[in-house]
Amino acid sequence: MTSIREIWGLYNSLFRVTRQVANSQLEPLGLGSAEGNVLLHLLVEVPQGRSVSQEQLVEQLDISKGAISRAVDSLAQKDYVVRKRREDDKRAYRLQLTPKAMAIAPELERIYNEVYLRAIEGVEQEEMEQLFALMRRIAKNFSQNTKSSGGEDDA
Amino acid sequence: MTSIREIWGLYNSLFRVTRQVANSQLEPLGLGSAEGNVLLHLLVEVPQGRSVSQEQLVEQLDISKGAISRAVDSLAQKDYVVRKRREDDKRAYRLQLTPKAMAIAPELERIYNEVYLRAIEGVEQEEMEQLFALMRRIAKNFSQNTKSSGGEDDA
DNA sequence: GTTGAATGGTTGACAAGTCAACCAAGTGGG
DNA sequence: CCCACTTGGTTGACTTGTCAACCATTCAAC
Repeated sequence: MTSIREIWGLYNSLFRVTRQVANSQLEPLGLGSAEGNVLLHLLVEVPQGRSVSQEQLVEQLDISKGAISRAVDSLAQKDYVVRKRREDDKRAYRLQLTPKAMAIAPELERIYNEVYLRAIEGVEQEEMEQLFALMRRIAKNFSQNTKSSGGEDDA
Repeated sequence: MTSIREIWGLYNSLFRVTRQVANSQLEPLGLGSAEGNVLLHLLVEVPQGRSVSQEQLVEQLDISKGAISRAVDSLAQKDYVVRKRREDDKRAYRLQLTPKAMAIAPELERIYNEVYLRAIEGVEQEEMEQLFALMRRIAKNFSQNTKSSGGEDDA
């Protein structure tokens, strides 16, 4: 049972609906989900006073250079981050959060948390862990270089 | 501890990577994933000689009118489906598969199956069922009309 | 029978991504 | 020192989706 198409379809529509919900929640802040994701990441992952480059965001968020560039761009336009050129490497930026960003931090976290809680209503913590593990496995299956070249192993 | 961001990030990147894999597999057929999804659905779900309207596709695939319109459009352009105006309701179409579509049917199914098998390598059937059930629950949580207005039920 | 709402589709403007081509700044031989 | 390669970031063209405004046809109600 549960054919490919059913799962695939469900996965896709869940993806879209979640994004839509996130989008509508973020709307009052004037942010879209792309910006929201980046901003939240910066808020949560980058310790006080530190800074990251876009390159690092690419890695950490697993999103293409281009997408990061544009997201940061609009975040900068909206005065949530500033791009300072790095002194020791003038190609790279040091992305820093503005006070405006700091100010909405709690609200942003609240929003994401709310969406999350709504999603997992009635779901056991343990089930979520399993789901998470499963998704990681699947992601790994895909990252395993296309051809099964031989005896790969894993952690 | 599997924060929201981790799960959300993983979910998103899994979504993208899967789409990319599908896209690259479909490329030789000259199809994108959007077209592929629609075409596969038509092939599998619509019995010989029957036809569907775009409206029905909207429901069955849970994708907006607009997206369906465009997908069908390019499918028609590529000669995989024909749109015949319905006699009894000239607004609606009867979408029918062309011989060209029939011809690639096995290949298309093979492709989707391959992607699927690659995804679930090393995953128990049972785990997939659980995942599926879980996703359905989450989808339901979201579809529950924003505010918990009272005692909604469903079929 | 005309008029007005519902229904099926199309289209334009936008969001969020991809990839590939590009520029500018660093880096490392020769 | 210079030239070629790498690396960080930007940009344009494209994909896949959304929503909202629109057109045409059908239906239903008066």
